[in-house]
Amino acid sequence: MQSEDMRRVPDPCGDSPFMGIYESLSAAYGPRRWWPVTPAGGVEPEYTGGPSTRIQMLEVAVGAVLTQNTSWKNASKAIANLNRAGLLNPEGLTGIDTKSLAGLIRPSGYFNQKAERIKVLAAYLSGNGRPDRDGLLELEGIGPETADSIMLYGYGELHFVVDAYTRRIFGRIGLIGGGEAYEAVQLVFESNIPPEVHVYQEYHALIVEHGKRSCTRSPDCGECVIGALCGRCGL
DNA sequence: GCCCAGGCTTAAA
DNA sequence: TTTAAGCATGGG
Repeated sequence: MQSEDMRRVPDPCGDSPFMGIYESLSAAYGPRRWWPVTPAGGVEPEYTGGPSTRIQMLEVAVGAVLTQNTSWKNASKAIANLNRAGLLNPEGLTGIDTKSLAGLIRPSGYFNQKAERIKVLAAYLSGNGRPDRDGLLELEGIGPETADSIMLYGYGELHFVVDAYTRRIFGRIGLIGGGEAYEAVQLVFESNIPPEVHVYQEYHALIVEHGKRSCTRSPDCGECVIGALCGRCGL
């Protein structure tokens, strides 16, 4: 099913600048290999290019909650703690009490909230059948970005992920207003880039990299690799 | 010490 | 329906 999505399709958006930006970011930063997961028998998540087991898919989902408004570095520490405790699996996460779980994920911040939400999420994902976006959105603490991250990176489904970096970067360029509803921004991207899981995954990861490296709160436009395309800095 | 980090929910205006 | 506060650790 996923290999169906990998075939080249004509750019549905003609001369829209979205794929040009993608190519520039890709050339500058290279493959991102997001989302990191823990190899079998390992402790730390590694950039191996995404999950390949059911346990690793669960790990992506848990990581998506842990990294909410939190650096990946801190989320990663929490994941390592769960691995060391042997709890990063359906039985482990649904079985542990909330207090103990909170203690283990402490480095990720908001640990009381996140512990509660991870248990509910693990229970949902442990059920029969494939998770879906709407099902995830009904869970406490799973909003649109988290749901889309889980579906795209965990389960290889075609949902473009919109985050604060996406709004900041493309708002500055002038391709979006910045204050639109989540789904409105998402629709802009999904109607301007080819419907391929790999492209969605890579594009979002490149946006994050760019947001961290140069399009920060106070941007370093001198180092910007897409400055020529940017309404703020390039012209 | 201050600011920020790959959100989300709830209460108040 | 929009805005603000609360959640919390760790790194620059």
